[in-house]
Amino acid sequence: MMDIDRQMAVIKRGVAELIDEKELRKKLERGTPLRVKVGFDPTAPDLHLGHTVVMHKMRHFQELGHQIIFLIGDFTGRIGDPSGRSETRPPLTEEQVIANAETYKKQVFKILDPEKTIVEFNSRWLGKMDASDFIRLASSYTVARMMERDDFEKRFREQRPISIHEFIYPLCQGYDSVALKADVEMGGTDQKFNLLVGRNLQAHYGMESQCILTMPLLEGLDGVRKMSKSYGNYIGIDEAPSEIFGKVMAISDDLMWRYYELLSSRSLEDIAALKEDVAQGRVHPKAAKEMLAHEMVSRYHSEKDADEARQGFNAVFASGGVPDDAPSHTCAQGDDSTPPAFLEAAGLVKSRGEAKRLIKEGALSVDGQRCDDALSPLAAGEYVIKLGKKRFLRLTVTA
RNA sequence: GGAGGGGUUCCCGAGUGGCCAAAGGGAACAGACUGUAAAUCUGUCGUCGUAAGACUUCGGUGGUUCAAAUCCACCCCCCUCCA
Repeated sequence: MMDIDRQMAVIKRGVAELIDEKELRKKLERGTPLRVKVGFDPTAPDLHLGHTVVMHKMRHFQELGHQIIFLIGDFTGRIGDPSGRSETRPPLTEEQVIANAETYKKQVFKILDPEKTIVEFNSRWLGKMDASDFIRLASSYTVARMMERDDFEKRFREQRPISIHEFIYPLCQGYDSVALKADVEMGGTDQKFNLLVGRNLQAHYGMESQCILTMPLLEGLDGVRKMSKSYGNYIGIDEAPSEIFGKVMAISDDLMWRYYELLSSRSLEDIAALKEDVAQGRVHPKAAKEMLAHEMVSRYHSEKDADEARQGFNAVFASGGVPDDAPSHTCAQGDDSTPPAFLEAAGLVKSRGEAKRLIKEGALSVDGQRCDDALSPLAAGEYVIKLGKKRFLRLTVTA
């Protein structure tokens, strides 16, 4: 095992908060692998890169030789975590929980080493508890302490409902740490309260308290708001290679370093060196971003897909080529072969008016030639149509 | 159960009888600049139409009016306060 300072450096990479650093050192000094617990609420099987930040940190621990416990909150999932929510979340059915848990497992092993990961379900112990066990658990915490939590306090102040079962959620999550004898627990910054409950409960149950580690929420493509499906600024890990590649290439240079820090498997030294090279002009920023895009595609698809995505990207955008997956469309010469007509028919635009506007703006090119004429039909033949930067069409006009 | 506030084009939000296809912002899209960057600037952003213009849209259904997103009636949905 690496020396403590080296380990601490790896562990602290990109974290938002670590409680408590001295305690963690002490745990590391014992020289035995730490039990690192990360819980997943099996609600959203649709993962994007934002979700993978914590998974990366798990991997870091794994590489340092520690024991990762991938905990699927199948029991707590049926309660519904109120974290970060301004409203009570509807509980999941058992079938949904199981299905989502499977998806999670499949996705998470694209990052983690399955051999070094223990998968647990918290229904194993929570499901066995009876009413009196729960009362005992509930007695370990007070309402006042529960109300310290930001969203509870806010909702209470605004006189919005808080169900009793929502108080149970953090207790259960905390009890998981007791049951698993966790040394470290991680989560997003929005999980801080729940993680602290675990810390307190362990002490309450007479064991050494876990250290907690929160990871920042990854900024989305706009570089401002957190990555989220509802903001539409995300990169889904199930997206096509060319999509992932293209989206990574579209982020700003500043944001690229953030992504490197939080998502790349490269060492911090490598990244710092790369950043220096870019700053000194030795490496073009576009090249640095390509490496990142390549790494992301390789991880979620394959190296081969990544190579192809990079090739396709450069062929299309740097050399003015046409992507292989461009749609094709056939129409008859005449009214149907006027640009607004075939653009609409092929689905490149929503209406003819839109097509005309774009043509007026100079967005249309036919076989590489800009075309301002929205009225004349194209003669019979085959054409490569380009509309704006991203829309392509292989058009066949029949006589 | 009682009182009040609100539902507007993708989103937020202005608009209280004609000058409203509807301010402003955001998102998006296009052009310029580039590294398909980002930022910036310019433009577009209901449908049809080359255009003039026509048509459809402001929770729903009816009504008043020459004319309604705006007024009236009923209905649906959301929110706040009181009990």
